[in-house]
Amino acid sequence: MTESKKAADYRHTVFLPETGFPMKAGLAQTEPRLLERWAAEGAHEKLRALRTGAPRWILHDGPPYANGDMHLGHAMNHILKDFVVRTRSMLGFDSPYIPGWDCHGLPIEWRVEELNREKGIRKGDIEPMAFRQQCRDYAAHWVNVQRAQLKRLGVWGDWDNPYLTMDFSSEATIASELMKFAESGQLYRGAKPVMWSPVEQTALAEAEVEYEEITSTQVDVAFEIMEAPNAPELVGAYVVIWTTTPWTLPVNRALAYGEDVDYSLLKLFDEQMGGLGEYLVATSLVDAFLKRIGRDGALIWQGKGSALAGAIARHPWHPLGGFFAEPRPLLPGEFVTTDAGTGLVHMAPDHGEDDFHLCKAHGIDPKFVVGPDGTYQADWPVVGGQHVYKVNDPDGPICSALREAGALLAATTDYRHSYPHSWRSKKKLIYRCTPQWFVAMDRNLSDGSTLRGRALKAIGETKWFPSQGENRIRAMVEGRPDWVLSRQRAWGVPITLFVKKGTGDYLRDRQVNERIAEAIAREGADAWWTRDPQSLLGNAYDAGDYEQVTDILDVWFDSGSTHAFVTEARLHAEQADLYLEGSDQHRGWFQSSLLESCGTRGRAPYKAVLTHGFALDERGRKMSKSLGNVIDPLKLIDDSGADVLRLWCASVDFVEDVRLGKAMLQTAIDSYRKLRNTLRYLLGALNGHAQEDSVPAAEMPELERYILSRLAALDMELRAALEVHGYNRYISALIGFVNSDLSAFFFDVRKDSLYCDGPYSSRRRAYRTVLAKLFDALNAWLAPVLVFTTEEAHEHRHGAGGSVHFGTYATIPAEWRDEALEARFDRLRELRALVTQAIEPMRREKQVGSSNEVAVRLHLPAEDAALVRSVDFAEFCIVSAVEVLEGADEPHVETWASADARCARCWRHLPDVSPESDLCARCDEVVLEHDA
RNA sequence: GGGCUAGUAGCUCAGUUGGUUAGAGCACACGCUUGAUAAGCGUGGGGUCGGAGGUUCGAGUCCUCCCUGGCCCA
Repeated sequence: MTESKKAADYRHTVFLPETGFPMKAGLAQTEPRLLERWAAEGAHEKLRALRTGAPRWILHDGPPYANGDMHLGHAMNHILKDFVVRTRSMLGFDSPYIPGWDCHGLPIEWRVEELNREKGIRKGDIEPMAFRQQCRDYAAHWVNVQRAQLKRLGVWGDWDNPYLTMDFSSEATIASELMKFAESGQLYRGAKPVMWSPVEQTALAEAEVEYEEITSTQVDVAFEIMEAPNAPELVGAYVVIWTTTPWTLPVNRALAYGEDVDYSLLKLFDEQMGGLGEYLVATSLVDAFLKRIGRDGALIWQGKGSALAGAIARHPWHPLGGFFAEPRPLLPGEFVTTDAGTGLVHMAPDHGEDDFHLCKAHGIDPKFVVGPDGTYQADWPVVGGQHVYKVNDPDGPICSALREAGALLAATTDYRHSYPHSWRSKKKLIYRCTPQWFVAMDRNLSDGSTLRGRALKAIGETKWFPSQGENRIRAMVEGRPDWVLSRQRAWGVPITLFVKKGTGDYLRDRQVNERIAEAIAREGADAWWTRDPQSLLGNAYDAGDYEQVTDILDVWFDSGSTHAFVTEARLHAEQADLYLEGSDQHRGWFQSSLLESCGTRGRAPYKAVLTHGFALDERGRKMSKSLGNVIDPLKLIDDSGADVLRLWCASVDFVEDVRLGKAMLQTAIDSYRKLRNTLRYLLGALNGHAQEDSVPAAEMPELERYILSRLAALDMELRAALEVHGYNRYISALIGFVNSDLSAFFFDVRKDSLYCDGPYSSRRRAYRTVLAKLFDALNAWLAPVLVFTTEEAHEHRHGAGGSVHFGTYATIPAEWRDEALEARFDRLRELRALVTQAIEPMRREKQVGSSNEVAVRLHLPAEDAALVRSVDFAEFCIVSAVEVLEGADEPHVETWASADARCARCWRHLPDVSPESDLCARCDEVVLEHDA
């Protein structure tokens, strides 16, 4: 009792850590406060000014789509970008960040149309320019929402001046970039089958299509084989095709077979018509076929589809001459199946995707016979001027004409299948080829290269993180078709081309193009529609001779051009140092940017590309509403703080897909607490420490020099991690250092010195000198991750006004690294571990509590003995006394409870404790000074 | 179905060119401290390295197949 009373008496002479930096973070309040402070002080602008003139390092932001709230993927992407920008800034670079948004495109259009419908406004009721304004307003709304949400993450950037693809200046640049492609002759007008609604007279996107059950006419039609180089016995026989869209037969151009499909040639008879001839169908479909036509047949030949290679057939209507007299080649199609039909397919490149691609590969182009309203062109034989939906009956014009030609084997109106319909009008859709603008991948450019060649070369010149990304994008670029630029939509940048009537050539005139760009820069892309075309064409051309293209540019062209209006126009840099997006962007933005830049500049817009994986739930499944496993980053931030979310981002290997769940979040929270408490300890321990109390490194005890050496080693490791964007390596090295080297070793060992040594003793001053270095180094290292917490700590250490984010990483002199010293201390720590292990049984048996009550005898080999004697090993092990006996083969530890008295102030059991004061000699002296 | 990719302790990650009983931090259990205290320290348990074959004197590391995820296509 008396002892504890005395202990209380000395408590006020002990130098305990003291700080106002709270243990409990309260990030929900602290973070918004700091955001306000930064805004009020213009902190980001100040940083930009401070770095002016430093070497540039540019991350170019890929624009998220301005639609909907921020989700976890957005948050992760922007936090990672912030790591990149902030670490570069801490390395001393001038690293600006200009956030941007993708504002044009279909999803916004749909949503605005939907909102209009809710208000009873139909599509035809609204002027196109008014509709575009609605889209613009809608995008602007979401830009503002997302901006506020992203800023809350602590991301610093030019939020007041983000780039938007719908800015007039952006729209002008996008159009200019397109016209560069035009000027260099890389554009061409081709065709492509699209889902088309004859009712609405418009193309529909995939998501606007819904499927419904309908009943169609199914027909079996015979095409006579005229040539068959690999199976001459088939000449004169008939290929049988089956289709549920008879209306496409008047535009038939070819027939397709499966190379590996087995076919049978059947001899059919008819009582009225006599020997009907020989018919070829897939072997596995013979029975179904015979049942449809209601006849029997005798097998007279069997073979693989490959026997049909090079064969030529003719259209049943060949006597009409012209188009119908042209040969109908048999082509091998991978898409041919034997699920239904005859295993032989009629090809109308105008009206099917497979048809289009197979025919295109064999030089057969579409004919454009069916107009936007779904009617055949007026002069087309048999069906001219009629609507495609009204010619399909078994007694309609097509079947009648086929029957007359002896080619119709069966026709019934009983085929039920699901068929695409417009989600709006609910009417049936057709595939229809429409003219589209393309960028040619393989056209010879003036320098002898092709766009594909340039892109592949640029891929090789780019650094990809991870390296597999290179294979991924290379494979895609190697295999991709020409780039379809046109969209038959309203909200976007127009394809600003004038096409010469008659020839179809587009105008290539730099002066006209400049006028167009100027008009758009002033009035927005609307100018393309609102301006008098003649004013754009100038005096050299007559507007009457030209047709103005009204297609909208693919939004990927917009985002593919951002390097032109951000990296180049705003940052005056030729290339960005880095693009950083999800790995899905190998097909998206990385590629569109690459193609755009290679087409106009002959190189990539980036030096390096870094990709991250997707955020999945705790079990590794994708987040979806239906699974109910979606994590809302905004809610997470409100509960735990943005710094915790940021720490999670820094802890995971984001190159792969990352998981987030309760356990992972708790891990991040725990790590956060440890880091925060470490900063808090440093702040408390440094209370009252002044610069002039510092001790030069050379005069410090070895323990301090050891820690400085570890610090230097860590510095090298962290910088190496940053080189390869290894942020998880970075943070785990930091956490490991804090836990193992500092908290469990250095801080613990020096606790006695900090609390009990005289305030100006050299040992304590040396310790605090190192603590000051540690604080500045750690706080700076952590700053890119824990942006709020480190700022808060910085306030407590250096006062308000500045910012940890203005600074750079602490300069760690290379000479602090002392590998020989580290080796000695690493061994000492191993021996220390033997001591702590040896104490444990005494604790279990309640012989001692604190290790300070223990005395230790070490039996050691000579080398270890010398090592232990070179330091105050008792202090190292936080025990009362250490005795060393030399000569053992293996280290061995004896322990017993110390017989020495306990110092009432420092609680160590020491031989020099005075019975009068209950103090050891050191404490006696300190207390005297303290009281004086 | 194709291309790319991942699966190491409860969680996050290390594991160099195949080579001793697979490591770290956290979490967990037990204990100490009560002068960093909703903090700090110590000790300890915990892994058939997704599964099955194979190559090898030897495989988490190489090969084949399979399972379970992810991204992009068809």
